[in-house]
Amino acid sequence: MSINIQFPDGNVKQFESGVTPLQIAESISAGLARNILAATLNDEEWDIARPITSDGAIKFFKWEDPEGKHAFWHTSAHLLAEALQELYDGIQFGIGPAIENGFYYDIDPGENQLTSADFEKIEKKMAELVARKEAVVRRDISKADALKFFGDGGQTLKCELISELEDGHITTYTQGNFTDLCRGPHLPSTEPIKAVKVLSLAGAYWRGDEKRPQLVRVYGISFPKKKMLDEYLVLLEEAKKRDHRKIGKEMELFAFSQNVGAGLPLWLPKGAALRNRLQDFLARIQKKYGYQQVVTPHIGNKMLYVTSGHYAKYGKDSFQPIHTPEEGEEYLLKPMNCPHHCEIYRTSPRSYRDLPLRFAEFGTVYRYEQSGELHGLTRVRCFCQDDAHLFCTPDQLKQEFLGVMDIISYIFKIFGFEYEAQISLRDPKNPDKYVGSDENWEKAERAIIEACEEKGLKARQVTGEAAFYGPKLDFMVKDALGRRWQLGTIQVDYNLPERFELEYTGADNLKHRPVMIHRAPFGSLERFIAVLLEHTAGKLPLWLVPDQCVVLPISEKYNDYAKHVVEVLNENDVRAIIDERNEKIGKKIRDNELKRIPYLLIVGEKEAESEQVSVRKQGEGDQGSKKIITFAADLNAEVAAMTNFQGA
RNA sequence: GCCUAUGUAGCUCAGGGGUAGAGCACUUCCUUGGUAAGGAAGAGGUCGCGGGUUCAAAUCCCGCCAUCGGCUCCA
Repeated sequence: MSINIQFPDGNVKQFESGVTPLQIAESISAGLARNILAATLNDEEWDIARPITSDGAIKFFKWEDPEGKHAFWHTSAHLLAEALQELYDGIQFGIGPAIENGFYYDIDPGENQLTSADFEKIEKKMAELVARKEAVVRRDISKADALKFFGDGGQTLKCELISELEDGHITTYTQGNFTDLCRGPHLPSTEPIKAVKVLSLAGAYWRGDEKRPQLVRVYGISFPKKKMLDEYLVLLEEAKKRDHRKIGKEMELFAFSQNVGAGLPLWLPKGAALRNRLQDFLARIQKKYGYQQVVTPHIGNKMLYVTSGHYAKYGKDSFQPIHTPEEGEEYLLKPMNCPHHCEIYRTSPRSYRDLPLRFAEFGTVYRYEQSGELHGLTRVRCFCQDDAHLFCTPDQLKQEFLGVMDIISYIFKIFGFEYEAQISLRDPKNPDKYVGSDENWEKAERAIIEACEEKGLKARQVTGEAAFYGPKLDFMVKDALGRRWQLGTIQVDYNLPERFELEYTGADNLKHRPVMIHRAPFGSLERFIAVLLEHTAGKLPLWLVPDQCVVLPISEKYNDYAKHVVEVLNENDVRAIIDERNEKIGKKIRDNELKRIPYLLIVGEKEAESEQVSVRKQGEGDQGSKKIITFAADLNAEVAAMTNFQGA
């Protein structure tokens, strides 16, 4: 019997029933067969060694494709488990998937103590198993047989997984003495796994549930070539050098102090100035979009948050209320600005003619994040939101939402960030987590989805990620190590206006409820600066960088002239410093290049005679000499060109 | 909050039951130089904090704090 296989280009070829993707690849070219790692049949994941017995459309995936890497790393995870099984007695296996960079396996080590000192041993064992060239064999198995097999092996975690699976759809994969419950797909053997590195150990709750026991998660990565592993490890090292915590210290931007408290950043002079420049930049854009700046206190009466619903949701896990000495009132450090802004809305009666109203505030908020979650500037307990709340009529909602999207995309473009948009929806299975009527939720979710469609913005929809009061459109950016952080966010909210009983008078002279949009393009200045530092490796754009240039006198004889240069530059709005150490010019150049200062201005006898500076651009070398004021004018023109907002 | 690891000079790190080490940075002196490291001298530390064991603790033990990598959480 023969079957018809359709290729991605539309061509159809006939093969014997039972042919495998690998054999089909061989029929095309030896090169393809050598490189193929995974396949899909009618978009269903399909091992390349799994026979095909019906017509279908086939796709091949190589290492270059995410699907290919995925199969490679998934098989590597099984290899890791096989090695652990050989090395240690009484291990229970949880799950072991491929991830974005590599794979992990969750295990209950039983009596065994795993430490990083064991990594080498595990890697060796994995290499040894690869050398056995074991085939990875897929088997269909009945639920009863699976329960018996894994039960006899003492694998109670696996039995728990099996008990939730549907009989008739259960498969196992076996290589050597190791058999795993698994859906696949896998490589036909572990042989292509030529280079393996066990990277780290971590605790991880079984099934992601903090009430269940904690397993040991072993992370690793593998490659088809040793050289690729070496390159990856170099890349990892490079990425660590871009860590904002390291750069922030080097550039004297921010610091932490145990005496102040965990997660409470101290902004040093250069960092504070950087923040202010970012704020000014955004405030200028927002002004053009009709925003008005407001300022509100850092604390608010507890009742404000009872009204908003935040207290019921987060009260126990927050910084606890501040008690007044006499009246017995309770105040909370504000964890968000929305209730304050709602009260600003309520300060006067509003007409539909007043809307939309856009209140913006660089608002400092305080959240008691779990101690284990704190991370540099990306997760802190005190941060500054570039917040705004837009109050509008239901008709204006889409227009306002699109306007916010314009601001965010403009900002991300200016900084050259690549972002992933994510529509965060509620989880309909978990209604207790949310407040507000179904009708309002649906309206809000629809508004976001439509806005994305209108803008042609590709956004991933994720259920269960919404805020408790409304859905969000989040903009995620990766840090140096590939961790995703939410920066910009836009949230449609029908609930708070109801809770605060916000109203406006319509053209019909009746009272109506406004719709509210929460939005923060940076998300928080802290997190944004962290990601910015990692993206630029600390080489900030000229308009933001703390010191735009440094004047380097050739010798101490020209220190006075160098001071004069700094004065002229400062008078012309250029941020200039001086390096008047008694060092040779080569040394000064080296040190200041390493400090990531964009321009080095070298001055000696020649320059002093002619009111000039010799310009050296960071990373690019000598640019020739020019008059001080010419340099200042050129630099300012460069800055203006970078930040000249023309509207999105 | 949970699981692992770590905490020694401003920074990067070595050491380790018997009076604390290096490189860089810093200060002073010599040198006064033209586009990525000139030389010499000096200063700088309650070895995260608190208990315990010991003749003796930075070192061993316990607790706490902070930090790394994850998990959970993230208004």
